[in-house]
Amino acid sequence: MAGVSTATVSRALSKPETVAKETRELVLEAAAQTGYRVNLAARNLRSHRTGTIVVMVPNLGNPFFSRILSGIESVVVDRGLSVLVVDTQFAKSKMDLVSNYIHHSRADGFIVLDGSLPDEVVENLLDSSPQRPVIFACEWLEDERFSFVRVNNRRGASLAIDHLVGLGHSRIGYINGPVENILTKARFEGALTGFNEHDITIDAAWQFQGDFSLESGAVVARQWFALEDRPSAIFCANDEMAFGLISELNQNGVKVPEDLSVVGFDDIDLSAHFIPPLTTIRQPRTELGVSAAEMLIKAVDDRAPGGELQSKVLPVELMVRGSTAAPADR
Amino acid sequence: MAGVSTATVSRALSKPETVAKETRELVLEAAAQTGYRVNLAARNLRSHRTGTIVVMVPNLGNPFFSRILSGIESVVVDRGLSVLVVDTQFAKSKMDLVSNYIHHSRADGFIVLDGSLPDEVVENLLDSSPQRPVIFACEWLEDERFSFVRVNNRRGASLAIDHLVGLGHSRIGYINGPVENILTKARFEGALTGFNEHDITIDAAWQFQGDFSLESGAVVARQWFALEDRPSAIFCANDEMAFGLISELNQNGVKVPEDLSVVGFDDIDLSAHFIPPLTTIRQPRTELGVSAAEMLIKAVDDRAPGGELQSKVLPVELMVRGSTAAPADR
DNA sequence: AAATGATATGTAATCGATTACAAATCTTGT
DNA sequence: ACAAGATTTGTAATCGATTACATATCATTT
Repeated sequence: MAGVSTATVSRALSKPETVAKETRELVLEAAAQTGYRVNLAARNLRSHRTGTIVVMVPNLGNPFFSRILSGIESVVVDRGLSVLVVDTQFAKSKMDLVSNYIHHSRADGFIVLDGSLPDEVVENLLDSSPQRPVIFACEWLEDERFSFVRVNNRRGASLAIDHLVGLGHSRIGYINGPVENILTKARFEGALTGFNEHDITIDAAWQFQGDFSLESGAVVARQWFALEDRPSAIFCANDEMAFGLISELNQNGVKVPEDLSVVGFDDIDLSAHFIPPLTTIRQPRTELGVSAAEMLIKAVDDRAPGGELQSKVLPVELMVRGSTAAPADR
Repeated sequence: MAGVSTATVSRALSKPETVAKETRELVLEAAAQTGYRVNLAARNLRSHRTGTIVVMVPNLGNPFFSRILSGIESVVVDRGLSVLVVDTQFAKSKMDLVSNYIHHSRADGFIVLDGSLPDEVVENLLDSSPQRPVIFACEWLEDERFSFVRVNNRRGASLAIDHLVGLGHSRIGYINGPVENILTKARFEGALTGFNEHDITIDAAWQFQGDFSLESGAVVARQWFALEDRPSAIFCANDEMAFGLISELNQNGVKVPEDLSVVGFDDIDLSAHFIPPLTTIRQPRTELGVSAAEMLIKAVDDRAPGGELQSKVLPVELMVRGSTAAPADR
């Protein structure tokens, strides 16, 4: 219709600068007239690219990830790429993840928000051919072979402890996240550092085991209640557990921060609007997503055979709100 | 390697039943040996299917949608399909992007969670060729040309009013969602029905305008505060606004439910753990996602040329918790 | 005006599977 | 033992773009 060859049409559409202005306009005009759309399957087949990145999320139901996803999406959309979201929890088996997403030429790269992938899957991420860049975001692996972006979890936790000690607390408890989770470990280490710096020892009875869920926070509330000797403050490895804790305590007449100070971690949207507003460590979630996406796109563009590893650690910030106060006199 | 033709290999892999058992085993064996993986781009190109469904979400950052997504994903993964998530918020400025998803042979079908798509996009959904099935979930269009799954929003709202009236309230306020939003309209109508049934008229000063966000709930709290004549109960068109409202009131010494009863809508995870636990209308979010996915898969399989429209309205449930009580004597 | 290089376009191979159709083989009934 | 039908396999066309390479056109320099 434009009176040119298919090759010229292809170039006019995907590499406009290689075609004379006049011809280009003819082609674009004809394309608009006919409502032509490229067939992506054909393009992908021939060009060995997919225009898609895969994001592996441990649990889509958790609002914590939604902001990160939206950060990723905001960057990726600008580049004309699209995002395939996989909830690793639903992948029938881990094998499913491997074959379906990693090997099946589905993605130009991966962003992984799940630091607990089985070794088998991790190996496949590295072995897939052709190798696709992988960025771990938020959670990460101890493995040195991956790029990552995360916040300074240790520092966040020690900031929290500093804050509590600054208020006069010396009897401080801690709610852990799920065992084996890398965030759990880093935050606990940070808390320990904080304790050490202030010459505080933490009573084993004051280390509670949670799993990042609201419910587990509520369970800890009951455990705290049952203690004879209670800490005057508790640092929670994430905000949701703090909510569960505070809410359950409240049901039983225990007031935060009068009777117990509570610090969280993450600063999710609701934290500022909880009752009381939650003192917490702010993790810039949107930026985590944005950075991860930018790193990935850079890696995809460079496509150096080996590929340089990138890493980025974003700062955390202590948000002092209403859930912490000086300890009551005893 | 298996000593058969490519056609047989293809059949052994994608339609195993059409191949003799022995041959099939030979092929599978060889495939396993060589680590063969189908190239999806090639398959899609030839078979005119993509194995992908696109979900259009108004705002990925909103935790309300995460459960729905996870419901969708759980179904879709079982069918060996994958989910492409598009945040329409980012694409809206560039509607062509959204149209790209629609036309670019990217998906076998669509689930749309956004009832406020511009007409242009809606037309594209219908006109795309080949036509792909579309299911609206949660939000919907007044347009009769689409399948949908949603809850009984009207009934939910009137249940909420019934509950408040049952407690003895007759001075009831209402916080609307964003104007033009279909949920806003349906819930408001339901509330009006409730009012009518109990011969209550709602004061215009008690109709507040929100936008489903925490912040807008907080704004309403200040407006409520400024009123001379205040309602004794407020029904919020969603839970987040209720949180914002209660939290801001609390900062100013107003207690819920003693000074004001509050009912929300949605029953998101946090509602049961808020302070006080929020009385709300439960919307089965995971099921909404599951139903939407099932309806879509059915439509994709049938692929009747016209395609019968499907619709489903799920029930809501009143969850009575701590944010409502009988009005204080005045 | 011819030579050189830069720019623009066309021809045809190619990506890797699926599938219509034909051909070969096997079953079954008579 | 043979025809008819069912089952299995193979041949080769095909999906719709991209791109290596060849060729044509144009601008610039000497």
